[in-house]
Amino acid sequence: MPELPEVETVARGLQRQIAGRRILSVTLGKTDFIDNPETVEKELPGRRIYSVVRYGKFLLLRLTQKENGGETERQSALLVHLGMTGMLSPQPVGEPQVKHTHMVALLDDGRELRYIDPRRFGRMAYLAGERLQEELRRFGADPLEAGLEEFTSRIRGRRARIKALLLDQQVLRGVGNIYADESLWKARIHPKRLGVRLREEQVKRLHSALQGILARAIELRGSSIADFLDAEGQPGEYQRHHRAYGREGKPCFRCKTRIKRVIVAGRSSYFCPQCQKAPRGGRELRVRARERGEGHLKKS
DNA sequence: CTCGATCCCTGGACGC
DNA sequence: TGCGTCCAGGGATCGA
Repeated sequence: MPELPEVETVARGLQRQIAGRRILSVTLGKTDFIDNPETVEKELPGRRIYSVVRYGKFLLLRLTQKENGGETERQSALLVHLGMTGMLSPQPVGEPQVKHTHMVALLDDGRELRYIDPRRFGRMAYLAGERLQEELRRFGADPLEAGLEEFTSRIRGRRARIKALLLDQQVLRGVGNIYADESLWKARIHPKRLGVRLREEQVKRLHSALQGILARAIELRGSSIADFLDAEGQPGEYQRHHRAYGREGKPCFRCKTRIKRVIVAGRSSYFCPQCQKAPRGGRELRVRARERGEGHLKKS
């Protein structure tokens, strides 16, 4: 489950390994996860990958213009979302192709950049110019760059549950299930608490917990819980530091209470019922009041 | 605006 | 051993 730290790890590896290489040709396998397969096949060959960066959970392979002179400046990039099981790495041409290899780009140094993704939950798209800018604008702030003030306004202005907000890529780009649960555990906030109801102190704790955890996870090259491997084929180490995620029934590292698992925002959410107190009242009280005929909420 | 449900997809875990 | 079933999960979409 590549999230921000895993994608950052892959981006750094690819930057080291393939930045500067020219793409000579592209071969696609299954294309149902690619926005515009014909465009990918047509536009990539001839371009140089001048840098690889992370944008939320996307890898951005920034591409040079084709060398046919004098055209307008158009930023272009291949966007790659690894979904659950995506892997992008350069390999020697002779290396046998594993099952579920869906894109092979021949590079000018004799290697091939290969995209492997058994479940095809990922996404790939070639975008340029305004279309690219438009796409990037859809996403929220980078959690590592957002200051406390911006973080606060993005969280406290919303009535959704904090877990849903953390997972919402239009609020913050790059946070997924693991790091949402880990930061809520560290900040001692229940995943069902509403954003608007977080106290200033809690938002501050969450902001700091999230940034600290993401930074540390990047240092440890991400979490390899299923089969995540970086661009060099190496697993990460951060899974050894998980305090909540995947620890149902195991003792909380702070208070020994057993970690619980509930579904919030459609996702498994692991938390300590002792350290992360459930919100009292709120939504539930309002529903009960309405059932008793005390509701006088205006419609829309 | 926010919610839950549903779909996409495959492999791994589990039960028999 | 082999088969069926369930589940994981990010994101899009739809109806409530």
